[in-house]
Amino acid sequence: MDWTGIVPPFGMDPRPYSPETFAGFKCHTDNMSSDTKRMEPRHDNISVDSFLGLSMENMGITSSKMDEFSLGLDFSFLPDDFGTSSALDSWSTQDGEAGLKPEILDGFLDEVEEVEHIYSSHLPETQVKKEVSELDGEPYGLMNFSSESYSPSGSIGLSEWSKETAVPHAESSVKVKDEPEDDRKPLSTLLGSWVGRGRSRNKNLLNTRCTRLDSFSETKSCLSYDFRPRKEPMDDTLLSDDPITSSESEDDISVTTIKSKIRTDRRKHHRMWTIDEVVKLLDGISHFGLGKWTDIKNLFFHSSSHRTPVDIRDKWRNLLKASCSNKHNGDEEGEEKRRWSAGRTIPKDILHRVRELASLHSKSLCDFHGSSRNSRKKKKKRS
DNA sequence: CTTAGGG
DNA sequence: CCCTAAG
Repeated sequence: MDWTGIVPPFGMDPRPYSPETFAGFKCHTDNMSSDTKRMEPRHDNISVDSFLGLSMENMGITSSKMDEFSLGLDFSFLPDDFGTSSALDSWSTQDGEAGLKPEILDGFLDEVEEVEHIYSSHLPETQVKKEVSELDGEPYGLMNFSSESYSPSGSIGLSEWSKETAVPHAESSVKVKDEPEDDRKPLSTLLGSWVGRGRSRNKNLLNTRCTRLDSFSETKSCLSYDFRPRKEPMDDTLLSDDPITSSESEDDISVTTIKSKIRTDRRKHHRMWTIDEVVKLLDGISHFGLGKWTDIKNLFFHSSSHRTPVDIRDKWRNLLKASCSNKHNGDEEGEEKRRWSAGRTIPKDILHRVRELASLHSKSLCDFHGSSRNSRKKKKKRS
């Protein structure tokens, strides 16, 4: 397949990219607040290839083959080779913050809101951070930044967590976690997750394009990503040189490979629900009523590009379960329970609110736990 | 597309 | 979180 001079490969935008365009990417989020129906992050519509085109065009590389394409990107982000590329160098100087460079890819790989967190973590001014926090009503600032709370034992408290995630971003070159070589998370994984979000159905193409980025993931701080061991074992064919992805054209990609790839990469990063998010959820329920999760999402989770209505609904379901189970056992549990409550446990007042809302909407799911006396259902219809 | 349920 | 069936 020869792309030379005919069509921009893979829908790559032929227009020249400017740093302003790149930086302006963040601004879309703010304008999006009026757009209630399209809450998906704007960059969901930006193809990875468009982004890749940035570095390639600046480097004057005409990609005729997929291999060169990938190599170009790989090369462009290696710190060692960085100086040799003058074009890219000038681009970064315009940006004014060399440390920002690796993080930019992060931003494209993750949600818009997280990009804002990244920016705020790098900019000296706390203004941006404040804006971001206010935008989402997020009291924890960087807390939501990390998509994964690394807690193998599942017992990391909120404060510890934010500390752990905030530090490494000061030094982007520091390798915080020395993972085994075989356990490193390839960038394709992230791209897969990223592309898998939203309504984009073209993830097949995107996925197969980006597997060559794996080596890049070694050089960057990987803490921002999914360093928690995945529940599903990674497919080995995805990690190393997959002939399908590297050399062969996309015409012959077997469906099974794609399917397994998607299946492996699809799962969203687990994001811990912050207390504030739970509060917003409860506010939304009390505002709209149960079942109006799209409304709740649009009104209370504007800036949270994740947290789909389904996610919110699921969270409510879990909250309900928690509130019920919490009601039954007394406060005898002692230290273990206290330690639990020190972490990400839902505060009691919130649980009370959950139960209030639950009873208000007659969602007494605790009934099957034994309390059958409250059998009558008063279905409350919001108007 | 939005919800509800189950996994 | 993900997937799917229903509306």
